[in-house]
Amino acid sequence: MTEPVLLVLLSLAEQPRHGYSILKDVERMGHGRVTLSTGTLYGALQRLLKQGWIERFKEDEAARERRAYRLTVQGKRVLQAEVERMRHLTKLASLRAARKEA
Amino acid sequence: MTEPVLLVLLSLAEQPRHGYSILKDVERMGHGRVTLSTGTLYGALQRLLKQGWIERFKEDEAARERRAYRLTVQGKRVLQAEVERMRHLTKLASLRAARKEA
DNA sequence: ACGCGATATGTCGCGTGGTGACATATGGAA
DNA sequence: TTCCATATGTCACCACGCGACATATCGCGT
Repeated sequence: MTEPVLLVLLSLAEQPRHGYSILKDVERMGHGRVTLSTGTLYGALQRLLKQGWIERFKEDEAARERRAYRLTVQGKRVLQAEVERMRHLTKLASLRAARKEA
Repeated sequence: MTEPVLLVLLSLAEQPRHGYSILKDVERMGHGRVTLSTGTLYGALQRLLKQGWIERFKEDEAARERRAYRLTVQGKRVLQAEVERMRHLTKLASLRAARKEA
């Protein structure tokens, strides 16, 4: 699981979104310091769909075609597991890296 | 910063090691569930040397050539910063992913 | 009426870097 | 003396992030 993919899942964990909305949400999450390029985003979305971690979400037939996505049950499970993994790794890293230098 | 690279730095943060030792240490860190392939390891070591995050460490002229490495000051700084980044991201991810499913 | 920036979705080529297979050599133990 | 752990490395393949480019609409200000 790469970081861009994690950020996409995290964005969809809050609520269903369409592509551009994910882009903006990730920017907010990273306080403007993080940006997903569209190449990264739409590539990731395609892979996530194929893996069954996200699915198309029928938004109320709005104006121009907005393809909204949401997490599947499997996607939620995967995300939970990944976050758990991160917690372990971060804890380990904190211990290991804390070797008396500023 | 990719995960394999992080694991290498974490391994060297504890003490200077040579390649094979890093491999074994990472396996211990991941409780046997994580393995670094030699391709990943030696590729990463070359890059880390070029970046100046690690350096060769003169071990007491042991038997067969063992190339020991240790973190440079810069490497330690980078690792600290990365761990800090992980802490933020993990915190964010924990909040976002905690949406009422098991 | 016009233009421009935000909204919105997508493609493509480049380069980085992880992966597994393969290669090779030595030390020590059964 | 055979075999496994120790030890270091290379190579081809592939996945994926990234930036540039392409395109279309909406709404607002002038």
